[in-house]
Amino acid sequence: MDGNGTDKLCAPLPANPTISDVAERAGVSRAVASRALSDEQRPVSAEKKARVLQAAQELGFRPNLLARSLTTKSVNLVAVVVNHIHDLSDLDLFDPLLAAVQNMGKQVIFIRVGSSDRVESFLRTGVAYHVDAAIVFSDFADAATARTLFRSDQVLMLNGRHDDDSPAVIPDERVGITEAVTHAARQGVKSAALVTGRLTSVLEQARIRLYQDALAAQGIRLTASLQGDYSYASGHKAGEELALTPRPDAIFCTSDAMAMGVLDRLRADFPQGRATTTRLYGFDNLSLTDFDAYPISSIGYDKQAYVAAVIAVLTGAATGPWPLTLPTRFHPRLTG
DNA sequence: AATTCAATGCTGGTCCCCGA
DNA sequence: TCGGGGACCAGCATTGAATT
Repeated sequence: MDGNGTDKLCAPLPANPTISDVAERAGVSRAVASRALSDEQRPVSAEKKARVLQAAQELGFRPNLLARSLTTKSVNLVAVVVNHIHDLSDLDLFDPLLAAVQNMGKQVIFIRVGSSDRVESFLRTGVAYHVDAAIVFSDFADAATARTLFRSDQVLMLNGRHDDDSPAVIPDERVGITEAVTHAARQGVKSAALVTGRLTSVLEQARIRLYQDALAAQGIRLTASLQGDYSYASGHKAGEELALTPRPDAIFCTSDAMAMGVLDRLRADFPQGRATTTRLYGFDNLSLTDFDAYPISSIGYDKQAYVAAVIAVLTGAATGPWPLTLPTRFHPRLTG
């Protein structure tokens, strides 16, 4: 050994070089190699820093992020927990959300809870990830449970099940729903059917109450309440049932996907998508509703503003009070 | 002999402490 | 100021000792 580690140059290059390999090749300790490779200013002589950088380049050294996380306590991972990914409104939201998280220098792991009836057990045994933060869309758990499962205080609750310790972002649906129902009343709507999502969802329960209150305030009679699961298929099934009965003046759906199913089943009532005897209202303001095939009046919030709020929570720019709320607005189209 | 429990090793990178 | 030694982190597997 000549002190510069030059006798190591003839050794075969390791397939997965570690900082120990770099240090050995450069003839320095692991600590010096770590400092030399750090972006921060740390006391290392210029000569040794140069040797370390050269050794790292020759070996093709890339830091092991999992190993680094042991001491930095940061794994650069953000968990996104969803029930399913078939919801079209999720598709509209997830792409900009993932892009924004990646712009933070982090990656996303998706955890699909699905229809597991023992969600906590499922996550405990199947999800052993430590993450910097978790974004919880799924209504599987309350905030305390989510914090325990992900061993993180950075649990952003978007499912309505937040507590005083958890940041949360919730769309304020009152304005949008009130605008939509008022719009219907001005068109002469006297009766309405409501097609809902899963009643176990806290957010869905609140949404239904807002519809009921708004309809009552406008003197609109609620003639039917059909339960779906936000999907196109469940909307189509609801349309099937509505086709068997005298049509109400308006059909309000708590997701655009369900409204699309209703529209396709009741196309005869909507020539070229335009309302005739019955009006149709969705929820989510999907990008699809801007297309000619599904010109559905809808209620929604600004997706970019929503993503910006989520990112503000993750970066610490938003500090509460929780929940942060985003306004929803009514977007009239041909069906209503 | 079977079971339980504690101690130890291992991974890779960072950081604190101390000596030069 | 610089550099080295070693603790530390989480979690799992293995080993050995102690207990039933």
